[in-house]
Amino acid sequence: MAWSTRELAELAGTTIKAVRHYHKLNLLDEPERMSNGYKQYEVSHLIRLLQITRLSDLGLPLAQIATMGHADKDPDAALLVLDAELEATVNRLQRIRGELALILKHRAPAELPPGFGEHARELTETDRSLIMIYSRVFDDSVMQDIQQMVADEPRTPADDEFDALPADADRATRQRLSAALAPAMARAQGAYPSLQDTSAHSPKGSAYAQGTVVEALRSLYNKAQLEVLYRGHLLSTGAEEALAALESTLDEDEAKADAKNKTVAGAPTNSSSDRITP
Amino acid sequence: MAWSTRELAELAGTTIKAVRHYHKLNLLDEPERMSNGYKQYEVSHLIRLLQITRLSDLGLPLAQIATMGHADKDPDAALLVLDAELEATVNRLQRIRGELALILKHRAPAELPPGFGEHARELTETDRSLIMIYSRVFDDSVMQDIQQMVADEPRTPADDEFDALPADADRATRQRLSAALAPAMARAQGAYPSLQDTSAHSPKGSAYAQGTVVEALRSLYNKAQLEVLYRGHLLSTGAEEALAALESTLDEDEAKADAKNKTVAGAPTNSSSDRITP
DNA sequence: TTGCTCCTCACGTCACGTGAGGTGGC
DNA sequence: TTGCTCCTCACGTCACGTGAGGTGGC
Repeated sequence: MAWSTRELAELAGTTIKAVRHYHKLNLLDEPERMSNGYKQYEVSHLIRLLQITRLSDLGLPLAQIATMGHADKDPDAALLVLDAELEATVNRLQRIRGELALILKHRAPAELPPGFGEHARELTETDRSLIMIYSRVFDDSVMQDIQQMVADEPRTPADDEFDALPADADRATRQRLSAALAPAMARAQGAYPSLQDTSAHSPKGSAYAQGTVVEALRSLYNKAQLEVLYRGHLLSTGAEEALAALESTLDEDEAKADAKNKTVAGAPTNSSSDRITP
Repeated sequence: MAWSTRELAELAGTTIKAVRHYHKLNLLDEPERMSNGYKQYEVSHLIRLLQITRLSDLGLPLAQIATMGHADKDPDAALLVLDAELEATVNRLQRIRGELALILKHRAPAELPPGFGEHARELTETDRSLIMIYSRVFDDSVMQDIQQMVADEPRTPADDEFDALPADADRATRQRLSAALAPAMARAQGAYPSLQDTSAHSPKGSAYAQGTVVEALRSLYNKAQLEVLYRGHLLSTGAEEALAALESTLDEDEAKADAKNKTVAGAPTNSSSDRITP
């Protein structure tokens, strides 16, 4: 009584294809064949196959099993390495499960960095995009402050107006809105210390972080919004001279526009977004 | 300021090859190119890439990320499935780690089923092979009894003699050795109830299990050892008639051998190994 | 003839990694 | 000319799975 490939595979709790795969890798000797070419497995093949499947089930790569060979003298080294890898994997998966639990609990968008779950639904898509980018250029203390800020600061009607602000909003609207936003921006600067000096919290370099953030803001906000952010920043930091310079630049621009029907808005060099503000 | 492929990849914490891979799968749009063909990535690409890497880091397959698309409306279903998979994986890996801990603690051969660690080093290679095969045809209660037996029953000089018994051991030796082994075999039959009726503990069928075990024994032991096992079985169960039949068969064989110089040993139909005895 | 089991290639899966071979600006 | 960065194929990895196409005994 010898076994067919299927019988052997079922006895060992594996598949025909796996058995053939082990033959191809020379892990398992090929048995004698019957006259029609069918393989006839013996007990020795079963024992070897059980060794292979057991070690493979433990997570050893087949290449390792091959080098260990039948001589099972000192598996300790390989098994210690394996155990360390398993430990790392388990830790990673459990961290991920923790993040998933928060995401599912708060029905938050999955792409946000961990920890934003609780208030993520109040954020706009733009907010979330900015947060994703911040998380790549700022360190953890900044991200924690932003998280706190999102949790602490309620959305105001001014925030809604800012988000909906059209690119051609008139100057009076831009002035009014920035004045409405400035107090909250000033408060935030005081309340979240890491946001005051983000250059100290930019692991890949301050200029790199600033450049990236500026790119992001310019891409995510329109001209009017960028001006409002800039104005808000100047108002909240009491930079009256810069504010005056802005106004006179705009005066000039409007004069030119009257003549040529053309609009220009200078981009702020060190801008800040509205609620999310490093 | 647009980003090169390398810059984009580093900003997102991934590799150039991964970015190109996402292009090939249409997960990530290709950006404009410079005159020399170099790609120029914008903020929109960075945001999308961060979405992809984040979801991929959570363990979502890229195909899923593709179908979810940018519309991140209800990720719950996919994430719940993912979480369940992660839970199963973590459980499996932790079970494996538990087994590895036992194996490493007792410096036991890794291929044995879990639980044999403590006394595995006292087992011969043949014992281990048999245990591996038993674990495939008998249920857990049998394996636990075998485990107990290995732990409880100390090795005797008779066991050593049995293991070393040559195929042409003379009849007197076979008789003496089986008599020496029989008491322990009888005791084991009483002490480990599941071993008395293995047919009730053969999930894949009693005949299948018996056939497999007989094959294994015939392959792992020589003729003299098989006869000793058979004798021990008959002695320990008090089957005196069968014993007498065996002796007379052997008388005949020896008479023929005297005439033709030829030896035959009948294979026991319901044999038992020495210490490991279902 | 049909159904079933066995066989041997060859190619596919998954998320990229590894070269090979070529270009463009300093 | 050398070194560096970018580009596009094509093939490799890992442990098999999925057919495709053919055989042999009932």
